Amino acid sequence: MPSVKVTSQDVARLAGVSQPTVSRVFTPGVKVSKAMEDKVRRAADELGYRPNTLARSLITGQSMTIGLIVAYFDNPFYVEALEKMSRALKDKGYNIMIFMAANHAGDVDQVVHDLLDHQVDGIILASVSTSSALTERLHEEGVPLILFNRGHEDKSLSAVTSANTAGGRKVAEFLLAGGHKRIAHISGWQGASTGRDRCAGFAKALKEKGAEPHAIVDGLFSREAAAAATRSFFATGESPDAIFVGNDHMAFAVIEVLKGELGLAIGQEVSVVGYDDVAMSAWPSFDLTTVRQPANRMVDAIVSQLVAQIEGRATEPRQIEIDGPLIVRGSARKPEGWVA
Amino acid sequence: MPSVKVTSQDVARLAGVSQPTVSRVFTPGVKVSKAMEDKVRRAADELGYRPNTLARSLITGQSMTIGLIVAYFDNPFYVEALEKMSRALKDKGYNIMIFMAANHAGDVDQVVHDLLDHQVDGIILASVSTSSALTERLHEEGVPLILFNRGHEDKSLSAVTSANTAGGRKVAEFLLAGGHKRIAHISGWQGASTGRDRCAGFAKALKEKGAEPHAIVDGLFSREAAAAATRSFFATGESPDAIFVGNDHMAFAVIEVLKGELGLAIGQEVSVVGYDDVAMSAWPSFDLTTVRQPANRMVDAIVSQLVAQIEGRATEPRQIEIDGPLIVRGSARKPEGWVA
DNA sequence: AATAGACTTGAATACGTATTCACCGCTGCT
DNA sequence: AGCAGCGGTGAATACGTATTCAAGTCTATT
Repeated sequence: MPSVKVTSQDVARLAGVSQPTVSRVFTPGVKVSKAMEDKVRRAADELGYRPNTLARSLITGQSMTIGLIVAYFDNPFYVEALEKMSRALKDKGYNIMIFMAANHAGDVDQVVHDLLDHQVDGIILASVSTSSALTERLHEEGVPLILFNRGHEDKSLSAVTSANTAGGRKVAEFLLAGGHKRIAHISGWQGASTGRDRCAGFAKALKEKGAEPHAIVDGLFSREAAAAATRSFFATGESPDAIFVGNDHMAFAVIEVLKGELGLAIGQEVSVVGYDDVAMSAWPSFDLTTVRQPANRMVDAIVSQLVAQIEGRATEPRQIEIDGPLIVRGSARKPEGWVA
Repeated sequence: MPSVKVTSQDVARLAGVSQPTVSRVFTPGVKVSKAMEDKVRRAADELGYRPNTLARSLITGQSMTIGLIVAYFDNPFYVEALEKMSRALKDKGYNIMIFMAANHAGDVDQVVHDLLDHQVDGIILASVSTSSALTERLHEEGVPLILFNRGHEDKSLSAVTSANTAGGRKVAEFLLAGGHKRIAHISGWQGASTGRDRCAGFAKALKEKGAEPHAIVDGLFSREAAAAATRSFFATGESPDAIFVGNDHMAFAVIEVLKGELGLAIGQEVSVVGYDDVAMSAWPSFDLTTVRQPANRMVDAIVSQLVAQIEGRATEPRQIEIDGPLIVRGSARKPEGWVA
């Protein structure tokens, strides 16, 4: 283990300048004469010097690191978002430290403390929520936290979501226009605003048109729960002619039960609509009609809001809702004369 | 921005002890008298003190951070692995800093340098490879790097893979035993050892049995390329009666083309075998026969090898191969009298 | 020609912690 | 009682960098 640590001191010695001069050369936005810069860079290259980020962070108070907390990656929407966030933040000079946390407040709070110990400049919570005791602490420390794809009753918290209520409404209107009479809903987890809002928008729109849901069951964002709910719908009494599922991930399980176990023709005998428009929704096996959550725009929004808060430009918290269109594919019967 | 940074100095002052004593209380494995410990902990709790990891790392030279570089998450196998790695490393006290890198040496090398600047204690390269100039530099710095799911001709590099050659062989033998006569292969990217080894094991086993591949096309680990290859197989001449696909992710696309576009009955008119056994392979829509890559054991192996190298216990690089069974499902015709 | 001023550079210091070393009091032995 | 030895604490220092401040050089202005 040779362990040849090259410091700015070493470079300074070789270049015949002082350590601060070396530091200045590697600090963007600081004036150094051309002659000095050349000497220093030459020496640095020769030694293979690169600034120690830890030492830099210690003194600047900026770690250029963002903590990302996520509960699970079963839902590919979060995978897609992670990938985009990573690239977007890197463009702005930030790196991501990632943590998996179980989705209960205790675990999340523990993880947030871990992140604070690492002096992260900001925190993104994806698919999890947190306690208000913690958000207060964060506010004191001046570390911004933003929720991704989750809302929060505490409006002092910034959050980026899609327009879930409007999305649920779109689905209801589309299915009603398609002439469906018994529309069931396998909702997203009711412990999450995302699940609640989609459900609420859907139910409200039905009511306004004088209809009411055939049935509503909490699918808990789980394939197994969604599959079980689907079976229960067809076990007794009148069966639904359409099912709105709280996200695509569950919708795939629903489709498999309908097609494989019950032998129903999707889009003809029964309609299915999802939410998210993950890449798989476009696969021929599923061909899922769904509400698009524009991951690109959501990520852009959360990154720019987070960076603005870090840099002190945005001091006010914001709740940002990104609207997404209904993507019509073959899994649900289209209304008469429907035009894309 | 109140920014109430509490330091060990503050705690020391309140507790009426020296700063080193505070440090000792928070450093595992250092002796402190019970009386001191109590005083310090009480003061620390009152102030809400938590040690600054950056400052600690600067002096110990241990950042307790692992850099993870990955090219893409299209293949869910890597998502699964990421999740498990995160949890496994956390159990050992390490955190993950994640980077996305394009899969060419230049980009990867750039990212590795970024990681070194952050003083990571170790680096995991998943689904990407690197230049030998870089590995030498890493060796000098004493930072271990391990490849995940990729081999490397340079045997001074540690790597964890599944037994790809043996896996390819298993598939060939299974398909031959099933009476298939025209076995085609859509390989994994031939620029990666994973793709090459599976292909080589497959081809070698065929040859030993006096058979030869119906056709071999590089699927580049891409759905589109795999779909195109499938179409080409059935466009002219004699069509294959079985296709071994280099990973599950591509196999799903192959199945969709065979079923949806060509109207073939999977498992009867044509057999498909994949590689990885990602969760989706068990979904009824695909029901894919495939070689399991045991993510759990692969992750356990890479984590323990990496930590051993970091702690200086394992100085020798190791190439670890984890064997995985063929998981027989419905996508390929089973040999006569096959027993699970 | 003299001086105000703009620019650069180096010396000193700070960031928050872990660790070395000297020192202290105490126990236990002869 | 005296001394070796041990466990525990504080003073000083180190980690590698960014930043403040004073001092220095050089240009431009009167």
